[in-house]
Amino acid sequence: MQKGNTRISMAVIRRLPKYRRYLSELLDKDIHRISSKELSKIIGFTASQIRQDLNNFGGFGQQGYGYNVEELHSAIGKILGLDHSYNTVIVGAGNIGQAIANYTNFEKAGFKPTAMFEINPKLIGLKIRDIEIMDADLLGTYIKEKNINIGIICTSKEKAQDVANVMVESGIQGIWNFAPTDLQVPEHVVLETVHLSESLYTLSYLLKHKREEED
Amino acid sequence: MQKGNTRISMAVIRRLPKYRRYLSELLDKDIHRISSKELSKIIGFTASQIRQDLNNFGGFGQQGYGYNVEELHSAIGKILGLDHSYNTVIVGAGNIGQAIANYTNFEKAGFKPTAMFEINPKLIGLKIRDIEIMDADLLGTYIKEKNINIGIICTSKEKAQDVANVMVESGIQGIWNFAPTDLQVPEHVVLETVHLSESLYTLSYLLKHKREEED
DNA sequence: TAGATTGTTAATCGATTAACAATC
DNA sequence: TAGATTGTTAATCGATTAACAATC
Repeated sequence: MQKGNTRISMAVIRRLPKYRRYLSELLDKDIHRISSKELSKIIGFTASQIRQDLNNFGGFGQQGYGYNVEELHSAIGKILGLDHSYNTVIVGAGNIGQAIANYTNFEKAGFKPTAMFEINPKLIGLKIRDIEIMDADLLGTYIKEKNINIGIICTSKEKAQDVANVMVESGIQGIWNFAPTDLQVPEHVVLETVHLSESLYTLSYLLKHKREEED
Repeated sequence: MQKGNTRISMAVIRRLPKYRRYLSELLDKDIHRISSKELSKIIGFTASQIRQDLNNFGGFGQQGYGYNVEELHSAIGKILGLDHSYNTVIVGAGNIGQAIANYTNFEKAGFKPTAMFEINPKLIGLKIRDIEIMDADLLGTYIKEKNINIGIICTSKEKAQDVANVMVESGIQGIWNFAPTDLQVPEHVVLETVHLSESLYTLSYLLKHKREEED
């Protein structure tokens, strides 16, 4: 799909899910054809940027016509790797861990939590939906045996690096980290961290500097 | 604090919380002085970028010496608006809403959830920690009466815009949105959206394209 | 065919990095 | 003072936008 051996910039990659989401909405509205100009109006990127972005991955459009919504939606899904499913584990059955486990949208998108892991004995053995909470000591073995692709870290920042190490040693391919810390992982392991407090502090900054910005 | 009337770029603003976090860690380790070069090693930005970033807000360093960690930490806290507290409400007492309500770190940083709002009658009247779950119909009145600064939206994407509208009409200053949709708010209201699925899909992309990237 | 719109190259803009004089 | 390191200007790099020939 990707053209030649050009490196795609992270800026482009992070826009792809947004394209896909808006294309989904168009499909819901039974709109099957869209030009970069029209898409620009609803998504807020320039038409030029949209065409540049998409052309990193191939020529999905047709001159004089625009883009076929279904086709583009499915192509972006494939590019993002949403055309097949992944096995995941959630480590930490606290607030965020439970929220992720309960959030069925991720499962619908192909990210299936197969088990949760905890150190708190009161939680071990319980289930969240059909997902069992297991003893954290079993994490490594489980990842190896069940062919887990993605590890989701929902522990405190103090425990997160240890958990990541176990995951890496057990052959995990990617880590989705919610602990408020920057983890160290080898180059072959993909890491994506959600820094909730950084997001909140950014909001706080903008709140404080709003008036100045309006000057 | 901010120099003249230069506009600070979002790229810089989004790095500020990370500076603050690493400076906190240094304080925990009783390190009271740091040069941009040393900070560069632990935080992963270039020393040049660190000096550029900080100089947007003033000259916090001293030639030949470096930066005083306490001073810089507190200065960045002030810049981010973390030197005073905010009243918040959480709308939606589902998975994410409950997780946010239970996550005491935000409260410690000055973002105090004063109430939650729900449409599900089974949840109305319950408490999460000391935070009462109230009828969503009372949201607007509550925001006005209690001087709420920040509204946290944890509803479905279908309800999110309506909730945002009520918040805006009631004089909210900022919205922290967890619903997977892009909200429309007037210019004077600050909006920060956490797109969890976009983060997950980015991870998925990187997973899929890992091997190619290693070529 | 004429009109529309892409794909792609070139121009611009902005952010990052390098360099170095100022100065502690 | 000499050494270290900032603050800041200049150079580079990368991303976005504009322009337009290609073509459906």
